[in-house]
Amino acid sequence: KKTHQMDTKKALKLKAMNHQLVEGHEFATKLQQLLSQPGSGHGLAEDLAAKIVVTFNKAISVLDSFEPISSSSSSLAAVEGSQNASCDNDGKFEDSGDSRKRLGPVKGKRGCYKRKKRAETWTMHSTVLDDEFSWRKYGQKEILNAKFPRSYFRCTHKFTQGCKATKQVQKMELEPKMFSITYMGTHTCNTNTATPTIKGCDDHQDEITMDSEEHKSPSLLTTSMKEEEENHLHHHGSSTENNLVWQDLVFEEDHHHHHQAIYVCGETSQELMVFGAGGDFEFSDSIFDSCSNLC
DNA sequence: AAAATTTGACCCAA
DNA sequence: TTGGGTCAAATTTT
Repeated sequence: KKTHQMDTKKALKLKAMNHQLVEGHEFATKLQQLLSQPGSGHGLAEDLAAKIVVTFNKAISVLDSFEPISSSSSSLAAVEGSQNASCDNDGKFEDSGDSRKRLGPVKGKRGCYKRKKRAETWTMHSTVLDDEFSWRKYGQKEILNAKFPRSYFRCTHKFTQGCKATKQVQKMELEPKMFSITYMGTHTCNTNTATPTIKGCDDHQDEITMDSEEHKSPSLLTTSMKEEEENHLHHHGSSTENNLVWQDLVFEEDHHHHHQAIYVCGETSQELMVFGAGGDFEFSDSIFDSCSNLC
């Protein structure tokens, strides 16, 4: 009984938190839209807005990964699973989404490759290509009826840490300054490996202030993208605490809000594609720890 | 030398 | 068969 009550309580808190995040996301998205209006030349602000949106997306998805089967409430649905024949072979390891192996004697069991587990998927539009994770490009494809190719990235730590997160990036036809970025799966890797920024709570000594624009591009770019990415300074330093600070800022102003996010949450199976994933994604508590530290 | 990218081949689902 | 996601050898970058 008691446990159940606790769970309920927890669930409520999670839900409240989720609500705040969703709201924050909407604000950030709105801001992003405003800033991307043709007239304004707020490159920096745009970048920041995009980062904020990304941050909210991630926070929401993390939270959703915790959400028990109860009402999902947030934008990320979930489950529906059922299928997934699971032809023995236990899985767990080794089934990280890519299992193609050519030369082999081939399919001993035909049906076994269909690992249609679903990973959380969300796509957003942004002028910014980098986020706090490190990615490795592993492919690029021309897409039918699309002007620009799509590039494929996987987490750098896929093999060292078994992180299953991937993302796809494609320049948008209209508004070529923007990219459509689809994230698939949440990171299970040690983020601090990728993001060396940590520190105490003194926060913002952001290198954001300096707007010299002679940065070399990161590495998330497509060949065709490279040509015209130049005006984007990207700085980094986004760390957990920074994100939290931003969240606070956003939460404080609490008035008018519209709903219409630029990003789209959904499941892979539908319009996008299927993506294999072994077990469920589980997240470290570090995020929550840092959260409780700061809040 | 190691790590990242490029790019055509390969493979699967529709 | 075709479109699109992934592999992996070659190549480039760090």
